[in-house]
Amino acid sequence: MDRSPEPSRIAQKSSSSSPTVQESPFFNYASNLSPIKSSKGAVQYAQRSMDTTLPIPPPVFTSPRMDLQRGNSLLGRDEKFESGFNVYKQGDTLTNVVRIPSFEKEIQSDTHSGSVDEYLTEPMGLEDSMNSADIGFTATKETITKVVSLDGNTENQAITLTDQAAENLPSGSVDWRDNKKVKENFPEFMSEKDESDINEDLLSGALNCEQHATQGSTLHHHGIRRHLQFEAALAYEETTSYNGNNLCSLTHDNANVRSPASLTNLKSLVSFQYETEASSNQQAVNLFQSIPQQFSSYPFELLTSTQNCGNRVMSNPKPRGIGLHLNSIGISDVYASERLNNDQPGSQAITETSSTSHSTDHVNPLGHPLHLALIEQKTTPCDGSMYASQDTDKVEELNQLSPKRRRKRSTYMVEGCKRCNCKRSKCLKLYCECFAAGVYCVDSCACENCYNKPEFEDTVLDTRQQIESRNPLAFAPKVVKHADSPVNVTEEGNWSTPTSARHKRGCNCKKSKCLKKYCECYQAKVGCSDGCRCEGCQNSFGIKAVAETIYKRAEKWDSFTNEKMDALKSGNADQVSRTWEPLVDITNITPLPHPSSGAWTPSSSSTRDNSKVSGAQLYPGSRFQSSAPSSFHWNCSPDSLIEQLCENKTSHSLSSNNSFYDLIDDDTPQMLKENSTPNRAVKASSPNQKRDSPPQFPSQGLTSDSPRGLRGGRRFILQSMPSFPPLTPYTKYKDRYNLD
DNA sequence: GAGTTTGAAACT
DNA sequence: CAGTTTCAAACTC
Repeated sequence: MDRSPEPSRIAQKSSSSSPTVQESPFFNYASNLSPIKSSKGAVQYAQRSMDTTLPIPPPVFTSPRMDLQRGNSLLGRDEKFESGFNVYKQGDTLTNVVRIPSFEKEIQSDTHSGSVDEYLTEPMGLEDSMNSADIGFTATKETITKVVSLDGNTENQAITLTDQAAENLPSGSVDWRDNKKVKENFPEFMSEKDESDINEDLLSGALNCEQHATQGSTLHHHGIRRHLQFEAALAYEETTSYNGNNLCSLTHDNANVRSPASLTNLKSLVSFQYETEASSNQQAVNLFQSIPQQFSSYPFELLTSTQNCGNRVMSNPKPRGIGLHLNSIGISDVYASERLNNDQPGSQAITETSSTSHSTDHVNPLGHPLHLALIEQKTTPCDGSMYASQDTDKVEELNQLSPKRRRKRSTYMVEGCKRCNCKRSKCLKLYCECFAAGVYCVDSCACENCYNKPEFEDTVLDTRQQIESRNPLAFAPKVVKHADSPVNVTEEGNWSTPTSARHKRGCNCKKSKCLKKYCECYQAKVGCSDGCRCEGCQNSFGIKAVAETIYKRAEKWDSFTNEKMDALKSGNADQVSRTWEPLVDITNITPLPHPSSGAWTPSSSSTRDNSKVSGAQLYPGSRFQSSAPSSFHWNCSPDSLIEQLCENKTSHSLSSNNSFYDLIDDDTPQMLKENSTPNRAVKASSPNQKRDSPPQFPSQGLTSDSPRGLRGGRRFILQSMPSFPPLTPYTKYKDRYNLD
């Protein structure tokens, strides 16, 4: 039985060539793709409007493409907004639109020439197509207003901003070609600086605008300013005459600006430039290189995708919280490796890839404001192949090669990219990798009865919409980069690891133990997390297995302690000791870090499910991994421990240090008073709940009166840390992440 | 390359 | 939301 909608029927529903605005309840990134034919015949899903409605949404830059027709054609302002798409097609002309954070603006970048300076002084530079030499700011205002009017939820707010901004606008239009006039009308923007400084202003302003975004009365002013800046920047990007040195220097000049969003913007600008100029302008590459260095504190990702095989391209602007696309993980690793292994991070890769790049797709700020994903779409002829970046094995292998050989292998990778093999889904379901990835199938696909082709554009779009209606994130990247996970924010600062990525929904593996590519987590080379429902997880990239180990050990330990307590109460301690002799080692190993709280929770029913613990916490290299009390390392025997707990709290012979009793005294006194079982005492210090804030390492005194056991758990953890038991799962990650 | 296994997607 | 079916990729032989 074929449950799929009949494509032809779907097509009829959307026969209109003018797509309507699609309101999506969530971020629509990959899902907002609509196929577009470029002037060069390339087919790809163009980016639709992103209906992000947050006050300061992550900046989304859409689809600066190499195949943009360079010309003077420009959609009329009104035409532009007849569509809900960010990338519009008008005949064969593509128009890029960039949505600017905070103002939900869409900026139409057109294909025209001229440097930034030219853009400023000749802002439109499009007289030919606009039939107006004096559009200037008035046109910009219109743009803002109109765009805002399409912005759904943010309409009111945005309109307010726009109106406020408009109040600050000089009446009448300004001829941007007239520097003097512009300076008069926009003294702050133009300042008194030389024209040569305009570029600098552009970027510095862009960097700072985010800081101003919340400054009340000045907000609208800077908003307009930023709008202009980005508009200029986009034009800048589209130009062919560009001063790479200048921009590069700007990057350095503004290196101290740490506004993430601004940074994203900046990188976006840079990448825009790179994407358009990379093959011919090494300066752009250099510029790229400079950014990770300058902003090394931010987890940039360079997502180099080779999907663009055979004229099919897809890229996903990623919403907040959404990071790596599954298809891009591998390349991201490449970049990460480059950064780690090369003093000139990314330079080689960028240089090389740029040498073969004819077109690139757009920059994707990874949902998190600190993130920026730069997706490079290779267009090395590949007969429509795609997903080369998905083959992370090859990517890693490639990364091991010398630059020269790597280039060669890169081509091989592209040539080896996959195709779908759908038989019954018509390539219109997520079963189809092509469809799921937002790309059209190609001739080399082995699919049958395929409708995922440009000629069925409407069908594809409608099907996508249907799927989105069921699951707004259906086309979202499957792998999420947790930029703010403890892995990346450790005070030690050295645990940042690409494995902080996690599968969006988590896997549900039953038999594969997450050790085969059946497992999406494993396939994406990310660890399993609390979102996974897998059973018997042994994912080598994640450590849910550790959670299970924790549970088993905790259960063991719990049984032991309970029995021991009973024995103590009944005076049969010796018997119990003999019974549990095989478990004696448990006092040394005992629980691996409890994933959820920094302390372990033995065997309570609530922990029965503790395999579903926070991935970040369980995560190799995560702070919890190291800070968790997996190293209780009690040097005393279970007997002495329990006896101490039960009989003499003041005896501090528990271990070489007094941490455990410090913990008990300070943090879980009530628990111990009420119930002397060590089991519960531990529980008290280990609320089984996710921690949503970085752990506070115990620099404070030992006399905290905080009722929260968690704090005590942490303290105890810290003091116990050096004595980590040689448990296999942990050791594995310890070695990997140099945990000590 | 055919058949099997697996788990996500789709459906009920 | 849980259970079932469908599907195509991954895997095995």
